[in-house]
Amino acid sequence: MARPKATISRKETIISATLNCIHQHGYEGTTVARICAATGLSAGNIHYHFGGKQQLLEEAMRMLLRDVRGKMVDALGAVETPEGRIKAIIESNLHPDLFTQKICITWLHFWAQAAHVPELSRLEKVNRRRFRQNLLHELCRITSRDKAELLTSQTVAMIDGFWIERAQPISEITPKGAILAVEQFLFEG
Amino acid sequence: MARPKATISRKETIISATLNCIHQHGYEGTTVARICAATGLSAGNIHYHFGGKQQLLEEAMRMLLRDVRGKMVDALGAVETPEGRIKAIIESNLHPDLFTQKICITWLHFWAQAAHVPELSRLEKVNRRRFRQNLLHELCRITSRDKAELLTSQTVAMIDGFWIERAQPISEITPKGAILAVEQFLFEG
DNA sequence: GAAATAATTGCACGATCATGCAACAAATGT
DNA sequence: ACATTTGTTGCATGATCGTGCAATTATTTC
Repeated sequence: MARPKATISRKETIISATLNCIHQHGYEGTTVARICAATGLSAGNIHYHFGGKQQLLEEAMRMLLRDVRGKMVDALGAVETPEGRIKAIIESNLHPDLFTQKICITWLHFWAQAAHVPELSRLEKVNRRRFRQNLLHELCRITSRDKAELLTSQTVAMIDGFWIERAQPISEITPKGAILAVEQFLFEG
Repeated sequence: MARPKATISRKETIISATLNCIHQHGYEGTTVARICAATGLSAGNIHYHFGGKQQLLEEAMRMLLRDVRGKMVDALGAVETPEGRIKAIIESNLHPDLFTQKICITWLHFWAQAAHVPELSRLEKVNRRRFRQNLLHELCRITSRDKAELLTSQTVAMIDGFWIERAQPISEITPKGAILAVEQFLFEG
């Protein structure tokens, strides 16, 4: 065997370029040629590492999901009270590092493609379910089950909606504004 | 001059096939060849009517926007009270005829592409603004300006979020459930 | 240092894409 | 009836796409 180490770094480079490309040109505009231009690598090389374009795109989406999950796990680690944990969940999902126009656009393409690509749909479903469960679990500690279910649906939808608005070229929404809106709904509504 | 009548019908046929194609294969999968297969027309004919693929896609999106707006205008026509008008706005946007997986998927692609195509972005902006203004105007009649602004942002986001969820292949959300969730938020929160 | 293997390149291939164009068909105006 | 305009086709074209593969380079193991 030879050269086992650099592989991971190379894959990450390619995935990073792929996410940039989706942001700049959209899912349909993300071509192997563009990724080559961005990374300086050859087209054949990408197939060597990922086996094909579809698999590369799937891995890129997995990376995106992993980043979001990581943010939420980090935010939850330090907090104990139900209200604190709920706020941590919301604020991690609307965190300035994550609630970027770039990421929101990429996410939007992910959503749109999930309707057609089964593997992406699977990823979306798992992610949505985990987020929902986390929120529901905490809400159940401060209110009834039925009320918690309703609040969860409303909150998830509201956050998704803010992601859409954030993705638009001239968006007036800010991370702070979105967090305020969601938390006002949950705690002062 | 000759043959001025059939043109409109032809264009509508092509646009309808285009929307179907976006639903089935996504924005990127919508090719002139596929539209030809669906309509039985030739490729050159489509360019004759629309001048190009991009313009066809834009007109298809305009058609989609027109349908949504039409639904809302119809719903608002008969109602007078602020609360009734607010409910009409919400229910028209989540109406079973409109809140279809098919339409939600198409809409999702529209949102995603709007981030890259200026003309689509313009259309989205106009549509969003009109919807927002309508809702804000009615809410101002039953509460303070500041409160109405906040409620509008939250409501718009929530509805957008339900559209995303509805677009997913295995979605548990229903028109009735979404309407209940939004109206509960607005009138019983 | 030599053998083995991983990483990378460059190119060629077939498919598919949007588009342009010349020719033809159909319908209307006069 | 005939000229004019519109609708429609079929094909050619050049570009671009993802992918496969043989050859080359780099790196590790022994």
